[in-house]
Amino acid sequence: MQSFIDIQKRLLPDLLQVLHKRYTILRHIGFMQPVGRRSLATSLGFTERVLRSEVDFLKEQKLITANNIGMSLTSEGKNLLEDLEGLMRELKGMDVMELELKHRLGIHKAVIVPGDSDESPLVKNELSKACAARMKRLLSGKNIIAVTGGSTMAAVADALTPELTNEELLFVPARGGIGEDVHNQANTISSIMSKNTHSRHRVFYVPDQVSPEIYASLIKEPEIHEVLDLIKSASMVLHGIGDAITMAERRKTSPEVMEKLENSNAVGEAFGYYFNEKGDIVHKVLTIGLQLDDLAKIPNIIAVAGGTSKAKAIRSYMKQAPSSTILITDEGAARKLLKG
Amino acid sequence: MQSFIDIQKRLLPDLLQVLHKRYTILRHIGFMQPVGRRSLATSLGFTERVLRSEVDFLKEQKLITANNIGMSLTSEGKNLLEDLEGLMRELKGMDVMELELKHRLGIHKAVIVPGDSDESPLVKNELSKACAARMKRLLSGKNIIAVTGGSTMAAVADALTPELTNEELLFVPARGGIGEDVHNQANTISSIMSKNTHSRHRVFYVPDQVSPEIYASLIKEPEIHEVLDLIKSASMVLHGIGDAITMAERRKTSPEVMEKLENSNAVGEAFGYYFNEKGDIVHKVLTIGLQLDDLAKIPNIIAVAGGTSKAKAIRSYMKQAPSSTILITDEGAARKLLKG
DNA sequence: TTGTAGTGGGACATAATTTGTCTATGGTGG
DNA sequence: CCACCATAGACAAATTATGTCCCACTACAA
Repeated sequence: MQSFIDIQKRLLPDLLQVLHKRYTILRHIGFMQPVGRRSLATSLGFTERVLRSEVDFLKEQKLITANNIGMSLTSEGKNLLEDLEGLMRELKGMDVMELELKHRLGIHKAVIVPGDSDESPLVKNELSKACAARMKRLLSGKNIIAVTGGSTMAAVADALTPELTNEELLFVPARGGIGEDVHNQANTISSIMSKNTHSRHRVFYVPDQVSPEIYASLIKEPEIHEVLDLIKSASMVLHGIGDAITMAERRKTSPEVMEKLENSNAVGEAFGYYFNEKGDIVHKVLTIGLQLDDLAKIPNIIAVAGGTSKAKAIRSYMKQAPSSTILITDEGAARKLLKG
Repeated sequence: MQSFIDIQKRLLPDLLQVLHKRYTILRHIGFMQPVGRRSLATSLGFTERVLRSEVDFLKEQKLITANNIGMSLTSEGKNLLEDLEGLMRELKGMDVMELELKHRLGIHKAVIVPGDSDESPLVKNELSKACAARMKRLLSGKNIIAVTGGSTMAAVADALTPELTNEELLFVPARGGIGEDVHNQANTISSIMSKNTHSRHRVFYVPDQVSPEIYASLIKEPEIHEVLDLIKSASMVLHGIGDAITMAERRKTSPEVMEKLENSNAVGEAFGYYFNEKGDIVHKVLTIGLQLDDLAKIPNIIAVAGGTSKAKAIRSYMKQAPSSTILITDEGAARKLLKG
């Protein structure tokens, strides 16, 4: 079933939208019948004429009839509506949620995989696979891909395959190592990604939490400068989103900063930036590499984060995320996000 | 599953049309790749611009790529096409049509390929491929395969591959040359088949339309006799079905016979036999080789014929065809056959 | 080597369709 | 009877699809 839909979606990307639109109309007619076009239009938020085109179509299909007093379902339309009800419940699961999420978060696209990373670690693999699939669709020709750290990104690295190898890829860490376990560091991850796709990568190790003076001198190093240029000219950024407190704890964060984060109600973290519920930056780890402002110039941004527990973090980061962002998440996070 | 398709048919008939269009384009590209827009347009009967819009779309979806030398499927497009194959069969109810056809014609099996040979010459290739695939399934060990002439059989010959070569095959013309263009003669075709499968063949050239006296003397020739024995012991027969009048015209048929065929309402032709709508033999070309009665003893009989225009001919021949016959046809012919 | 026939992509005027908006007309219910 | 809400019709504006060129490029054959 799902496969059928997936197949069709490739050739008819707006299939579900149209289906949903017509379903909504049909359902509302069933609900309000007999009903006039105008009141139906306002009730659905369509303009009259758009609704009318659809209504004319439904009339042609003999799913509804229209007379002086309004439009009603035919018996055939009624049957179809009942069938649709079941179908929609299945579909609504993911696809409509994706659309809804996309609109609510104001981003380019949302991809939802079934399950909840909090409950089953297998779901993280699904997330990774979805991310890899999306990358494959977006990449063509030469690409510089900046990646961040985190366990989610580590999973993504494992999911990449040499299928992408016919494109010319270069992986770079998006920012200097922001103190995590070595397995989850950006350097490690970009290296694994390059290995799994049979492509190249650059390492970029600079101590995090540098003082402004050291920062200034480091940035003059030619090698570092070169990698920095690569990062800023990246065509794709891959990043995770973390829960602020969890991330801060995982890093060797000083008590003062910890307190600062708590006082400012930080909930989300990405790229070493911490955000409160409104999406304001409340703290940033000073390190070399991609800065939040640089994101705007990067055409493809993929954020990967799942699990009910991460919903708040995702929402906070997305408050100010670039509108070109593609979010890859799971059902658990999505439901929580849509509930709020 | 079926319910989903049914729902779509009622609620999204317009989209399904688009789906079909894109599927056709994808399929043709797969077949003709690398192919240019213009030749593809003429081959599909679309105007260039319409095709172009669709092609642009497919390119955006990364299902095809275009370079200087033409358009080709990406690996992703290839995968999708394979998946679509199954989807379209269900959508068009092709499997159901196959069963229905089998029952109506009273034969062992019907195989339907999408498209209409009358409209696109590429469909003939599909027919051929289907025939080759079916042969592959039926053959094992030593086999003598008797083949007839005709353009369809010529296409089948082209579709054969050395995959079959691990079986021991011997191709023989089913009947003495029944005066056609040399490219479409049974001798030529069996020779090409043997070449393409890396196996052996026997030639069997005897003048057609022989007089009874010559017939009697020819049949005593040891070489001819030997081939005749081979033919009668064939384990498989491959034959086409022709439109009676078209076939008669293509052969150097005398005016008297022409008149006879017209008066007796001949519509179908196979093996040099002409049939009316009821399936009665109304004329036969007197030539040496397989006779209609011999068919009953042959275990595998594959009839290949497609195109709306051939539906009547197919029906007429099938009225008396052996029940072990497997018909390989196309959507165009199948729909016409089922309509009547 | 040149010529030719094929390729994709750009451009653009025109046709077709969609869309927003308004009007005419006619039942319905109080 | 009258106000109200209904559909259908109409139509210009906006948008999109379409037909038809042209151009630069390349593979390939002569």
